Amino acid sequence: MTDVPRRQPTLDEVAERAGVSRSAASRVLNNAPHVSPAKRAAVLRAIRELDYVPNTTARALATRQRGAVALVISGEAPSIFADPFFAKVIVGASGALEGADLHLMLCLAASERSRRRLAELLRARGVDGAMFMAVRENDPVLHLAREAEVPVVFGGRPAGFDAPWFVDVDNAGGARQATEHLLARGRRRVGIICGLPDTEVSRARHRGYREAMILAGLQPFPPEYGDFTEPSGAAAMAALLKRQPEPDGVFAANDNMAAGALRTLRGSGRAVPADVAVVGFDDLDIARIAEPSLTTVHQPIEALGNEMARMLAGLVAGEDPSSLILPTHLVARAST
Amino acid sequence: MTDVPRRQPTLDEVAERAGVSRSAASRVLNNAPHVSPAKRAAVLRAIRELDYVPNTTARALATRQRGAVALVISGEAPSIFADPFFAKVIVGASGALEGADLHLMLCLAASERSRRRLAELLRARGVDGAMFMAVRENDPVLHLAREAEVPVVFGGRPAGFDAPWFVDVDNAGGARQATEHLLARGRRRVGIICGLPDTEVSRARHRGYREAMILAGLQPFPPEYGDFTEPSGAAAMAALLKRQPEPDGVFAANDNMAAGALRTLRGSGRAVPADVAVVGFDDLDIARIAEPSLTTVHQPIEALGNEMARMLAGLVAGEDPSSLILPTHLVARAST
DNA sequence: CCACAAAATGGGAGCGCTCCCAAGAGCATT
DNA sequence: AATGCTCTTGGGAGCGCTCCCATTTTGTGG
Repeated sequence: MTDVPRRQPTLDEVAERAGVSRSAASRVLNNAPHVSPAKRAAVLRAIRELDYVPNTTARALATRQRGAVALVISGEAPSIFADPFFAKVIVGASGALEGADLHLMLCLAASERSRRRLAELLRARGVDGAMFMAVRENDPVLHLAREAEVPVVFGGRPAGFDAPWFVDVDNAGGARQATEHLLARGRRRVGIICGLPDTEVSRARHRGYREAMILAGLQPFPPEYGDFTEPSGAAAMAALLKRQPEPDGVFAANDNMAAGALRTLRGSGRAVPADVAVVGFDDLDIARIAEPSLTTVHQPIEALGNEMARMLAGLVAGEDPSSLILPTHLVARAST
Repeated sequence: MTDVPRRQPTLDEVAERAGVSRSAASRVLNNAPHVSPAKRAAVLRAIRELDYVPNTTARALATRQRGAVALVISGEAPSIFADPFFAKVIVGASGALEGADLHLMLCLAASERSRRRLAELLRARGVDGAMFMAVRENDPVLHLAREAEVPVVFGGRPAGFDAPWFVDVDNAGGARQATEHLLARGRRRVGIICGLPDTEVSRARHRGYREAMILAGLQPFPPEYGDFTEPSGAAAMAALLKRQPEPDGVFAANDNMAAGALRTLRGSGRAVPADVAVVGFDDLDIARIAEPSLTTVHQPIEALGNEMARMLAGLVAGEDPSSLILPTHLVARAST
């Protein structure tokens, strides 16, 4: 791909060839005013002839703007990133960043070393801003967010931290809908499979569940905890089945765990939804593919990424956006 | 996060405070030789006291090294990125890049606009190198790879393009193993679900299948094509069931499609593996979770990402690595 | 035809760092 | 004490661009 290391032409060379000053050439490049049409044309032609591409780094140094933002995914195991949830967030964010002419730097902040590098990036203005996701209570990356020299937007509010800018979804509301749906289907003994207890997502969904149960005059089940993965959901469901009374409905804090629950139920000979109805959360592909297909709370994941990116782009541009909470809604399928 | 826009201290300020020249301070920063221990200590102290962080952009301009590489995911629909395959590649690559002190820029080259921005990044040396994935025959990003001013490593060889550096897996070998496994289980009418026909992955896996069939003296089935997604696998399986003779074994070019095939088979009342045995490719989580669990060809996806990144880091450092083909192996589970 | 405003122009000083190089310091050798 | 080395040291010239500002050119109305 690299051939003779012929240096890339510089703006000075363009200017010289076009017979104008570097300043004028620069103006054309940024299409600023105060350039006569003739010179503009000459510069444009020189650019074409020399196949000139402006050097981003030099521009970044001069303008103090990097033209890139970071997306930080926390979590000690990098495998958390395997959740398609993040892929969707990235797709959404990419769209918005493209519009703002910002590039995306992806930072998996799993190891201590990666966190050190991230700190450097954030403190040395290696990026113009950052989005943080999957941040847990007392997460080591919180410190980086605080020390950052650039604006930071959170995806989901981190537990125990008052994020100045965030985009979140209505987790509690969604969980409440899910539980109410189960109750409306005549279920009375509705159990819950929570996610990691030190995440606000999991807490909010638990809260929504409890509200719905209490409002219906029912006793909330003590939660089983998983880690948002399918196997952990399967295990949690197994634990739930040992309960007295046995649940006739289960709300799982995400689809992966709900799919795991489905697997355990199938393995134990229970029929879904006849014996136990199941609701998930996320509305990922797996919900549609699962057997039976999964009733779940839809959350607009791509939109979440998109809004985060837009908010950050606004912040970078000096605007003062306000935080956002996106709606969720129930999608009824075969599992209830 | 941003407070008073107090300017970050510069190296000059550090030097002044330490009572040394900027050059000396720079040497300490890059721990180069030719600095007396006393001065070194003084500089280090000044750095600490001023809470100094070197400006990456300035350094990049001076050294002509960006300290970042791009990972380009091609594909007109950004949804292709939802495949957990890419998440694993990224995890693998991140690990290696961390070691090389390189950041990761993620570029979803779906739209024309994103491609233009990518071209700029690659031509203006906005990154030190790039990894390309999911490149198809006559893919518009191929042009960008050719015009890039920086080294490019391919993940998987693009069809119809002789990539100078690539990391691939033994797709044909894996497909052959898969097919031979089916034959060893007594299947004789083995069908195939291919992926997108303009990808080398799909072609190589098809090739492996054909080799195995012909070697066994059997007539290869004409392939059904999918696009690597679950629903397309389900549809392809439905088409396959209309064939005469009906297959008693199916090799799907990836796990997603194999899972779709499983769904169709279940829906049509066929037992797996009794009536039809199924083998996938990838060994993603879905293979373990599927019912029945999926026999599949394991490919080292994280290693693929890791090796790509290492190769690219080597190239960036001026080394001359050679391309790599990673092995695959069969994992037998319940679907055969 | 001149005064004055507005637009166009290019010089130059950065942005913050690296790195070459000439000059100085320190030390051992003769 | 003079010579020759090696190790330190800091000055200065970039890296390629932006942007301020002083200067020149152009255009308008009296």
